[in-house]
Amino acid sequence: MTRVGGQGGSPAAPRAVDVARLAGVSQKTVSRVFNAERYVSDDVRRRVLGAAEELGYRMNSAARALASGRTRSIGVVTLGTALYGPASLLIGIERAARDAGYALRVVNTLEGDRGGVAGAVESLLEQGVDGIVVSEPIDESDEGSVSLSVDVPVLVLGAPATFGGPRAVTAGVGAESLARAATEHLLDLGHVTVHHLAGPQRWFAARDRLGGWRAALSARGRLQPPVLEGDWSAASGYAAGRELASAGDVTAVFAANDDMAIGLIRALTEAGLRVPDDVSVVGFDDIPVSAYVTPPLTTMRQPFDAVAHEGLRLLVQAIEKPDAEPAPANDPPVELVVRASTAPPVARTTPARGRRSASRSNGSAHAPPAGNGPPATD
Amino acid sequence: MTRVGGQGGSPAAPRAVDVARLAGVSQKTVSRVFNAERYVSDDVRRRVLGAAEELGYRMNSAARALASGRTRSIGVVTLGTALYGPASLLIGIERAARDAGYALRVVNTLEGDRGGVAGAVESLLEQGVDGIVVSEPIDESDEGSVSLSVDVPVLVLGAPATFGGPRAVTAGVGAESLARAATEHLLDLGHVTVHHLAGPQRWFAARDRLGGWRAALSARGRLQPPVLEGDWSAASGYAAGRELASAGDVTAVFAANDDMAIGLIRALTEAGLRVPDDVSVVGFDDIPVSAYVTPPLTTMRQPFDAVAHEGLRLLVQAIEKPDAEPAPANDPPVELVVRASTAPPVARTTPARGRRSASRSNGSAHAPPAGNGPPATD
DNA sequence: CGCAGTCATGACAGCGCAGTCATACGGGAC
DNA sequence: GTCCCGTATGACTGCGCTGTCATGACTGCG
Repeated sequence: MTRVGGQGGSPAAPRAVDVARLAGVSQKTVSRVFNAERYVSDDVRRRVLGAAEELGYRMNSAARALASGRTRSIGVVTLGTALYGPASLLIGIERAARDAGYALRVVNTLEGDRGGVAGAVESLLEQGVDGIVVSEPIDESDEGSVSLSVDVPVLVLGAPATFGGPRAVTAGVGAESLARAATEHLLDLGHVTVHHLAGPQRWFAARDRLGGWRAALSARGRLQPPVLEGDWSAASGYAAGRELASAGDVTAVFAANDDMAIGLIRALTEAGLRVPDDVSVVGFDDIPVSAYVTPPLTTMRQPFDAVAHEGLRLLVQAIEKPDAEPAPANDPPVELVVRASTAPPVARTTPARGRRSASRSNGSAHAPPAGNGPPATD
Repeated sequence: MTRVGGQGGSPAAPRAVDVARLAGVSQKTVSRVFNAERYVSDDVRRRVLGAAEELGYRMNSAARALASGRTRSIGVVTLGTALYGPASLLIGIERAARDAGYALRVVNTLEGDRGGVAGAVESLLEQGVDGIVVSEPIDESDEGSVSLSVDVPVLVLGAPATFGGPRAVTAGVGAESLARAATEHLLDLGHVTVHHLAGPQRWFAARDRLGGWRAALSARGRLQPPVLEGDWSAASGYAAGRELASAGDVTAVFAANDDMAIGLIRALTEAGLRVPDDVSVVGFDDIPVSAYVTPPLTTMRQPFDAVAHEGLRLLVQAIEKPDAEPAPANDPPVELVVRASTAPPVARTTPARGRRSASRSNGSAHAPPAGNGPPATD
């Protein structure tokens, strides 16, 4: 384990002492410069930076972590899916973390991976992260809701803070109130009731949306049709759409995300039902294509980026000022984007041929000729 | 900096020596057990593991990294977008890395961030990763193509290996041949030529697709209509669609990704053109909703997961056996998914009213009428 | 029986930093 | 002039692990 000098392969990476020697200062002073500590004269700082540049010096973060007990990194537990929501959150988290001077370590938990979150958290702790973000966890436990208990600060996104242990923080708008607003939009249009195509109920986000839908209907004393459950995919939305189409009495559906809404609309369309003339559909998330599908989708936009930033602000505060009060989260703004997939219900006098609703904003909502061959399943 | 015993906050985390003491062995033996080294008796192993469990011992990976010179982690440079391709690759990379025993550190480069990749790589090197994955880099440099030069192994995904320096490896099917196959599918259907809606040309992936389209047309001596350039978004596809609709002589379009294809179809539909009767559209990626939009999209599926796994295999080999030959990549399979957005052209005798093409059934890879170009297994 | 080889374990040093403390210098306040 | 405090720097040490080497115990074989 001797440092090989110049010969053989690349020369050993320069260390702080090497920089110190070249700059004519002590190793400790180099450390001071690189940590932007106080009490370093401008002259010395310049010499050190110059020497570092000359040698191509890079700090060894493992050594720093060992000596300081902090890694300046944040671990993220996220689901191994390319779904728009989790992916957007991850991006927002990375950016916010970097802005705060933290590196990111990522562990995925695959759905169906029992004890996935706990295992992922364990592996992050082993890596010595200073804080942990649990993004959109799913509840795989049999014994009801689990709760992590770790010593580092935890931020939970898309689930109750208690999921992350007693001292965890959370951020984001309650999905429940958003779901409620989406449902109310349909009721306000005059629909007698609203069907719900729910997400997988092991997801907290899916439960919240279901709850919001229930709340909206209850509040107006409307009856709650049976709930369909999908898996967030357009394919599952399509399957649900076929069921709903055969049910026959459906005029409005609130889908728990846009992908399912798109599959749903496809199935309805194939069954000869027109959206929104016969059935109104509201999605959730406002994924980028939602404005361009046929018909353009009315949906609840989620402020993923704002949520990630707000959450990270809280997490970093918990890391750096453990004693300060956990400043209450500023709820980011949310927005129901009304496009062309929702309209007032049409009296079903004529079997399947309602009056066209007044043309709505941008989308000349052409109903495509029904009966295009069903798409490949999955 | 004394270790505080039990009182005040949580007790200090147990170290290997603590475990060793409890198990009645030396600290080095604990290290051996946790590294699964040879020459540890079963009895000792059990005692050590028991003691570790009892104390809740977790290895300190910073110390391990410092002592061993390896972090057992891989850094990923990826673009800060929720696009399906990059997101899917990231997931595949994480999974493959974990399977190989590596943790993942992620740095995003925002588009428009000059020198973004180089800066991101620098920050990863500082974190001491054992290898680096550069996923779908974009070329922000003014001076032509850049090339990293780092000491750790590099895997480049979605760009020429040379982008990652002289010894970098790469994996994945050449996007060029895929794009060529997509274009040929349209030509085989009988279209005289094919328009191209390209991705942003700073992306290598976008350039490759453009190149493949060019190659397909050149090979058959067809004229190359002017290229439209989008930014991968459905919105940009929509804008391009409006232009194409007004051009009037378009019968087939190859869009560089599915989102743009969806926006494109929307614009064409609004302009009164029918897809595929008047205009055929092929996308690229096969994002999950593509099968459920109207019409279901013919598209080139990309085997993201296979590419990530194959790439990581190569990277891990380069890390662990630097001398072994960089085994040539096994090109993963690719697949043109024919759905309902493509059809033979219809003679434009009557202004805008073609005969409906024979109904195409459910769409999984049907051999389309004319000599179907083989799905380019590169 | 003796010796080499394999297996099992421990002692010790050092990875490259940051923390702590000591030191030295300089400029007011008195 | 002296004291004190703010500034600037260095010496030394230790973070918790792994690498190397030394040391026994045990095996098998001539």
